[in-house]
Amino acid sequence: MTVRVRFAPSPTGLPHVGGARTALFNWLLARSTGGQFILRIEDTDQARLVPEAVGAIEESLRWLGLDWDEGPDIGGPYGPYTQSERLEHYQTYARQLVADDTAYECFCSPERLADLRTEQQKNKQPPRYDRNCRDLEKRAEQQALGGGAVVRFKTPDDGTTSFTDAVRGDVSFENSTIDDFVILKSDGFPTAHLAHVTDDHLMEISHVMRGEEWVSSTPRQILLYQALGWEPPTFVHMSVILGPDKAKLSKRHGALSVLQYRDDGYLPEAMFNFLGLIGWSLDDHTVIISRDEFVEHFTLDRMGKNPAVFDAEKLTWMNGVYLRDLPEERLSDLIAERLETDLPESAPRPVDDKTVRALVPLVRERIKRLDEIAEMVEGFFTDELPYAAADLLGKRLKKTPDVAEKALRLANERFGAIESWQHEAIEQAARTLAEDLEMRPGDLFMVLRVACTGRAVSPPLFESMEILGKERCLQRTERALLRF
RNA sequence: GGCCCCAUCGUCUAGUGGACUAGGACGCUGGCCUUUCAAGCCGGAAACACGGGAUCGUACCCCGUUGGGGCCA
Repeated sequence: MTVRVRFAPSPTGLPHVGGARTALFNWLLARSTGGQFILRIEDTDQARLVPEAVGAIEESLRWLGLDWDEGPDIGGPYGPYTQSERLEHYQTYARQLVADDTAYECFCSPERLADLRTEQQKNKQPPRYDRNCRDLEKRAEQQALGGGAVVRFKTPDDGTTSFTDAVRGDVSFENSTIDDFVILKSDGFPTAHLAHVTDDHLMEISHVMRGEEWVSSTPRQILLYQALGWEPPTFVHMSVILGPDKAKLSKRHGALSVLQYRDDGYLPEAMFNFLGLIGWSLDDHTVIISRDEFVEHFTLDRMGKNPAVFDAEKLTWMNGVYLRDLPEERLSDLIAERLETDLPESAPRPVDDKTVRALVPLVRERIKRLDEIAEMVEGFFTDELPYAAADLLGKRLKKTPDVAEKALRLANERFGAIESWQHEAIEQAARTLAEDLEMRPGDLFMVLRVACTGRAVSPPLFESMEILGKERCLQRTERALLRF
């Protein structure tokens, strides 16, 4: 049997990392078995639709490199892949269930249902539908009051419904705890239960791999499969991702949309690696795994079942690993692109490509996220260096500004005499000067660093000065002298 | 509240009865390197939730408790 899996998000907002992980594992299962990965949009909850969401979902998946074999944009043999375009299917099967007497129409008004619920709460009973409309007379009574019909499933009174989850093993529920749930709403739209089940069956989905939050609706779906005479797929419920407060990840946990991570300067390969290790492991030590290795080694039996906290710090570390590992060419491109938008206005555009390329080897060990880069290298692209005069002295020269001033003046003179502006020569001159002045080299270097780069934290000083060029360095040291 | 799931360092995890004085990684921390910041290298602290069984023996099996999470409202 060939594996067919689907990622079936509701377009209700920006896709966040939890959904991305669900998509990722579905994709992995498909790719590791030579199966198909399908994208299906579950837009039956019309009230919560967000128009841009479908585009954002597709963009997120593409960014992560999760390509789909069938989907709303590319079609496929089992289309359409958007539930709102499949309403007749759901209606057909709902009608069939009613005809089979495994479902029935219900005319109870929202008011009656609300009263029922408060009554049950008052009596500390579990809130559930009282099956009023299973009774023909009572149903007619309600119908007479006017109001649209929903279709409810006729849940068996006793027995248990169970399934074998690929990661959790056997799970079972007493039917008596399941109420007569709605399968078709009065507007003709299906509920998630019906839509899920009919689509998964019609699309020949072999594995339903989704978040743990679906476990409790699984028995209802299985009941539906049975009533419809269909073979249920294999269910795979993976643990949910939690926020640092251990509650299920949601908007209030901050920047969690996948596209936000992209914009913050994370690499898709790092995100992929990180997400793929939440709830799955290769062995007892592997942490950095390429996409290909994931595909090669992925198996369902190595999925864990405990909920996992999303550790943003670890992701950031991992991003640094991938950033450092990038081919120089690609890193340069990424950095150039980034600087184009992030550098202050005083930096001329387009950003000078030669400078960018020269800088890359100096900064690649120093960044964990692409969005850190602009601040770090600002001084290479603009002459507006907003440092405070006190920064020039660093910690150690605070009480002896005259020493710093003298050193800077002499440095300026000696640098002016350097013929070939290479970092070795500059360093040589600087070290000799420090010796002559009986200064600690580090103290001198800090004065020079701030004067030339405008920051107390910078890439290696002499390489930086080489890239800046002799003219600019002399100008900057002169300007710094004016600040004493 | 009812139902379901889960339980190893702060976090992600390895571990499927003896190889465990419990391994790796992030983070934290001490040191080395060093012109700043990083990166790198070496070291350290840090966990089997608790209580009962079953077993010659259990982090690993069973039961209970506790805790956390999910779903339903």
